[in-house]
Amino acid sequence: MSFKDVSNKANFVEQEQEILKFWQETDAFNELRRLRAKSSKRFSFIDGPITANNPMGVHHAWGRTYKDLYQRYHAMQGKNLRWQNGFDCQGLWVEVEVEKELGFKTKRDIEAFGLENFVKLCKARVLNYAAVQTEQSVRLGYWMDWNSPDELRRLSGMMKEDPQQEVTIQGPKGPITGTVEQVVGMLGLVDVGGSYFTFSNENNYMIWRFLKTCRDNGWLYKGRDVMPWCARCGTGISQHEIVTDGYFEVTHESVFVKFPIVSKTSEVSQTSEVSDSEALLVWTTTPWTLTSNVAAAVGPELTYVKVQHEDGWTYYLAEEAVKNSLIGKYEVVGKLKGEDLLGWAYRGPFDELPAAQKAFLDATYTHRVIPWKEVGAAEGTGIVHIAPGCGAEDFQLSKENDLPIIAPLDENGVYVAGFDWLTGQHSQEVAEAIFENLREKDVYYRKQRYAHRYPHCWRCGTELVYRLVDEWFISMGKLYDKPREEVTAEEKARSLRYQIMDRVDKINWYPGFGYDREMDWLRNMHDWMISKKRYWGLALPIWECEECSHFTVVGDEDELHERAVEGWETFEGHTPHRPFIDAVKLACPECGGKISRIKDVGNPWLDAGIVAFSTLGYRHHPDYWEKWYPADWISESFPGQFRNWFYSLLAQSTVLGDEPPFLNLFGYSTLLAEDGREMHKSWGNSIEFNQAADEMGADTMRWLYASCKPEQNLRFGFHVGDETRRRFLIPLWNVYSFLVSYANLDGWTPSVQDFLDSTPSPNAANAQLDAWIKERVDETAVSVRTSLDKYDAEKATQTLEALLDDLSNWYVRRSRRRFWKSETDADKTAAYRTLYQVMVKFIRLLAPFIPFTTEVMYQNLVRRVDENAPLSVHHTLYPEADAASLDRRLLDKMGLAITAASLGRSARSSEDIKLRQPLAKARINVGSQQAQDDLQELADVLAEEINVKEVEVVSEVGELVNYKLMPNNRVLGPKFGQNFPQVRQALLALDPAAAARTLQAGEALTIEVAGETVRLGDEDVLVQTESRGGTAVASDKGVTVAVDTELTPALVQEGYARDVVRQVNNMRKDAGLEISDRIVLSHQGASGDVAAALTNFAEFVQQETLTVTLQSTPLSDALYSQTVAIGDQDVTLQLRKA
RNA sequence: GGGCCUGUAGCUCAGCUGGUUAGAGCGUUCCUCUGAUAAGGGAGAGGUCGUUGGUUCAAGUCCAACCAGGCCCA
Repeated sequence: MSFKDVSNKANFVEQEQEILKFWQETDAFNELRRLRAKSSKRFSFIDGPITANNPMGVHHAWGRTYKDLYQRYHAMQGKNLRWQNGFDCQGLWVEVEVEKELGFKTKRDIEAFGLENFVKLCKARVLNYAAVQTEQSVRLGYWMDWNSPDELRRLSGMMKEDPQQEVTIQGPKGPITGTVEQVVGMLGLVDVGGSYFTFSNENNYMIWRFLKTCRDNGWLYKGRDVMPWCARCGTGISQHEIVTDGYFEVTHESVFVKFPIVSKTSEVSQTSEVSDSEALLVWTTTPWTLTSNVAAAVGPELTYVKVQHEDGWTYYLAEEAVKNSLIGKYEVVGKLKGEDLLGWAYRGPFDELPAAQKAFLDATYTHRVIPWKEVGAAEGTGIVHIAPGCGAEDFQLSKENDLPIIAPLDENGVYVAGFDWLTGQHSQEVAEAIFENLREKDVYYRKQRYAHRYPHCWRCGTELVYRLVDEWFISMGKLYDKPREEVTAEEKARSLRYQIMDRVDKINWYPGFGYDREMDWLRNMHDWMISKKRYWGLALPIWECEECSHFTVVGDEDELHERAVEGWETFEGHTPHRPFIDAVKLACPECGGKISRIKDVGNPWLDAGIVAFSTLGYRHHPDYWEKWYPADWISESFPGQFRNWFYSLLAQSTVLGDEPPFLNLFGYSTLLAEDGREMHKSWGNSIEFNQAADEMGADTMRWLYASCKPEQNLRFGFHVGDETRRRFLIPLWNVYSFLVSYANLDGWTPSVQDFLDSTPSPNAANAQLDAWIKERVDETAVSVRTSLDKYDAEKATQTLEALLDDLSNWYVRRSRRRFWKSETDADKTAAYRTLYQVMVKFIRLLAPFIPFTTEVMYQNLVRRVDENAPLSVHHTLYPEADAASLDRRLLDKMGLAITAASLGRSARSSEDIKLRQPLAKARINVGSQQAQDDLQELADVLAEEINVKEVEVVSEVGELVNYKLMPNNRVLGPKFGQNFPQVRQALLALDPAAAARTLQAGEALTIEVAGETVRLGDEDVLVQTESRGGTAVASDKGVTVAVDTELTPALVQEGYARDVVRQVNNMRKDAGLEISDRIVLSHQGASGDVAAALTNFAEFVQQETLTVTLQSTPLSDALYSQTVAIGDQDVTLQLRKA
């Protein structure tokens, strides 16, 4: 059976849709799983969960391309894989979207709506977007054990309707029945299959186990701290979430405030007089925190000045800050050190507030100046307002200096009781009122607009405030002030931080700086805040006693059942989420009182970090877990993940086991729009995944992704897409379509023997060409495997592109005539067989990268002729080759010929001589004898490529070129040092041609340097060539090609003949003739050399144009005629079918 | 405030431990090939290598300061 005809214009997108259908109809993915299921070789990949909250973006497609590429690559090595995708399901991000859908503004709206309903909608939303993302991933060609999107949508719908209704889904081992809530809680289990969902019971209970272990080790505690707080979401934001994602440039109204001095009793100097209007000048960007001021900090080492201002006040501020702070006329009247100010007392800006009065009374404290070495004078006044209830560093200082704390805000960012007129107002809306109030009290100096980076809620974008709160933490352990290797085993046993570092050591990080980044994070990170005062998420299994404040951690569902003293009936049958879990009460192990679960939910990175245990069945399938843990490889975009997923995965695995959770980590950077900016819908530069897939095609996207540098930001867009397609997919398709169309024309079909047959062509040159391209494929196979084994897809794509270039621009081009000839002989058969074998191997090499296009080609080239072949190209094994047995000699030889041919064309082009014009001779010079012999062998090929009558390989090209002598700096520089310039001069003074001959004869040059005679050998001098008249010369990589540019009448005529051939062939094509049609050709108007060409080269013209009759009399029944320019003449050509 | 990275052609980026005349792709101009052809090949134009000093026979490369942009940690 012949191949299916293929168009030379591929519609890649349409083709991809057909292949998707084909894979589905043939169940190709599951067939692959079956084929590999029994394999003893494994590749364990753990997917980092994608947030199932919105459609996936093109940046996800980048990561998923890597994931699919490496999974396919390993499957093609006969390995068994788990193929499990993961969805991240719990947390604030989902809540925020559901709130938007419902039009909610605050947490109170959620409470009013009811937690049961709210949580239900969160689950439904996740299921719905899991379906969307599944469909999109399938479209990308990502092979995974996907759930049916329709099934997920059905569950989503039923969840919204009534989570307690019964449902049955099909598992791999039969139907599973239960309430919708129960069944959804089981998704992704080892026995259920499909993607894992972090809201599953298994995931949540596994985290319970983890937290209990932390508790047992003494690492879990409740802490009081000033945390960044989102007043809209009503929750603290952890350090992980804020460091990069959260900072944005904003402009605030900052204010300079007077703190009138009450006493100057300092620690170092005696009391001095205080006049009425002396004040510290203080600056802040957060006016609302002034209500909670308790101290002013100065830099003890800084220089401060006393300034007499025209407004009647005397101000103290840092010398350096005077210019930026003060306005109007003033005079510096004194100078003092920061330490001189320490202990001074001042009147606070809001001393009248009951909350301030109470705090100071309780602590018997008055406002005073304290030292802080972090104070600088570059911004502000060099005197820093300290409000321990409103800032993290302020809070820290309050501990060191034993300061009282005034905490002004409730969880919505509103002033609590005790703040008089401010109580009930929102902290973000009081700036102007506070300024007015300060003015009334005559402590206002001035305001100033100030742009700075300020933290925002990474989910809802609201500006954060700092707020004193109780949160739950996992202790990272002490950071010892000594090198890691000196930390004792005992110290390490107490410090999770160092234990994680030991795991990090065992991991290969790609790119290498990932190791340093992770270590840096581990050295710097604070204790891990794991609580969130929200609704949808992990129910932290902490029960706290209100009476004795003891807390206890529950390790799993059985323990919960055992210990429950109340509410179990309410909870039973539900997933461990709010609100039902909150019904369960325990007995306090200390005092016996009835205790409740804390209301907080967990940090979502707990959900993602546990998957190395939960999804691998740690609790119930220990054998399975042993088999697949640790993962051979994980991969995510690295910005953020060092402190998020990589960190949580490492931290949780370290608490639970001894081995690192993964052995190799591959990270990639950030995807940007083509204009180099981040993609934003509102900027109009964003591309949605579906649009990209539909317009660009998945294979184009994949090749683009795989070929870019992972550690650099990727600029993605339709222009790079077009370029990628043009650079690789279209030429690849052209080769394929060339093979198929000629094979069909000739009726050539490969028999199964042809797949491997290597009977060489009887034509020695062609046999060599065939052998070469096969060596090139093997060479490529070796190299691509090496690259992919190191997770270097970029290098692999470069190697594969180089092969395509050789195949398309050398092998096929050089072989074209072998396919054109009408008779089928042994040479033609060898050509078909070679191109066929090469293509089949090539597409197998490419299959993990561009699964669609290769499948199209495989189905036509292989399956169509051999029904016993594997169903899909993705079921075949990855080509193997032995690096040691490659024919290096042949590869080098042909490489040299390709270079020489290119130089020949370049030389002609530089003299504007077109390739159709034959020339008499080309001379080629190369260095080694081996290379000269190689070129000699390929002289015929080169003559054809460069279109010359003769190629001469010469050991010396002196008569064609001028020589230039250059010192070999790298050798001579170190040898002569300061005398080097003299060497350079002496060399330039020599006769270059004579010197070149001397060197080529193997003798040394003698020159005078600093009065001494010095001998320079071959190694010391570089001989370069320059073009001279009468020839065209090009040179590169040690090869020089000189082409004779002189024309004889015979050469000119032959050139004309070739012009005619080209014109006639164009006409044939325009006339719609078949390639094999014979014609009658007539020409008129030729004279002189053109006429002579048509006579002298008649046979050539007829042969090349399939002309049976060539005549100069006009045709009365011409099918097509045209007047064309040949040389300087107009010639009219006419043709008709013979 | 501390630390890190980047700055090379109109655009995107290479440039190894200092060493010949600083390269590639895209874009642009011109030429060319062509029964794989909405492809292919070649040539040209385009550079004070962020700035200023220094080290050296020799600096895009090493050192210092500065400028601009980005990142990480306080």
